[in-house]
Amino acid sequence: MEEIDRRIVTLLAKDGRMSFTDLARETGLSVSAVHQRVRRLEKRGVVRGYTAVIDHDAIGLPLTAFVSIKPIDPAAPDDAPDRLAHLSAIEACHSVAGDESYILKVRVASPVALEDLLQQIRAAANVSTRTTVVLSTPYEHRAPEIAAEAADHPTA
Amino acid sequence: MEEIDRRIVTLLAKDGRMSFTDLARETGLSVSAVHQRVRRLEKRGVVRGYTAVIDHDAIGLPLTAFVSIKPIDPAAPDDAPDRLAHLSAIEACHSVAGDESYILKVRVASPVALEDLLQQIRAAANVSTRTTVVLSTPYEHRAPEIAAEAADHPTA
DNA sequence: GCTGAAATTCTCGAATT
DNA sequence: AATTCGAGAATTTCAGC
Repeated sequence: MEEIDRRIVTLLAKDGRMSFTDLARETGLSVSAVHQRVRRLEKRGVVRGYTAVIDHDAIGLPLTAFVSIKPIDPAAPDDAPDRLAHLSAIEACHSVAGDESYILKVRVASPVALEDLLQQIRAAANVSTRTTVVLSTPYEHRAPEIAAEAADHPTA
Repeated sequence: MEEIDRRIVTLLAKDGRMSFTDLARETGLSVSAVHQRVRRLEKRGVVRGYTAVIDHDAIGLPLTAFVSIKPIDPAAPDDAPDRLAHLSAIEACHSVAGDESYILKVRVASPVALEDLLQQIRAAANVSTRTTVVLSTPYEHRAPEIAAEAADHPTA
């Protein structure tokens, strides 16, 4: 990936609804050229999609927590992500190195809802849980700074 | 917030570039009515903005980690988020309950870059760090399911 | 891979109910 | 708060380089 693609990705990370006209102005390219590049970035999977950043307090999910899980039976096949996918309170699931096997990021309405969710997680995936409650979030979703060598070592 | 606003937020969370025309079709409202509602949701801060979902492997930041930090001097004023804000590798910073004070989500190019980042974090915020490396991410950025009572208890 | 232009579709405010 | 309508802007495709 070179300079202009990096610029485009950075701009779209900051404003996912930026128009092609504005992207063209910012990059010095024609609207058509930018359009073509964005479509190619989407097709290549560099840009996976677009999303609105939502205020979870405003939609009734003010409580965020990180839930680390560990299998009860370490010999059992590990399909925890599949078993948990139906729980919409789980925003993200990361497989991690260390004492536990996954870290889940969850959003719920209340402490009671969290308690209920934890029981569902334990039951669905046969795991023990360790929960860290988020008190506040100084920042989140910051746009990445893309290095110059990025596109030269294509991973996808 | 009522039914239609919830629907709009959910749709925009799934596709942040969905046109007003499509939103109108999905909600059964006129284009102008949807337009008006989206602008109001943005103004109220329910929709904070829009962003492209980026493949971090493709942009040269394939290594994700969670870094928990703890102050070396618990009596010192806690301004760690401010002291760390300049480090662009830090995507998110959450203040948490528990043994440690913050959990940072970071994206770097390599193990060496992570090592370097950890040193910068320790030096900038006078903290100790505990790092959990992400091996893979089964899912992330899933759209929230918005409860019916959400808008009736406005937090913002 | 870029440009410029044409055709289509979308945005967004004004007037109205 | 919704609707219709219209002007202006953006999107998208395509021929040509």
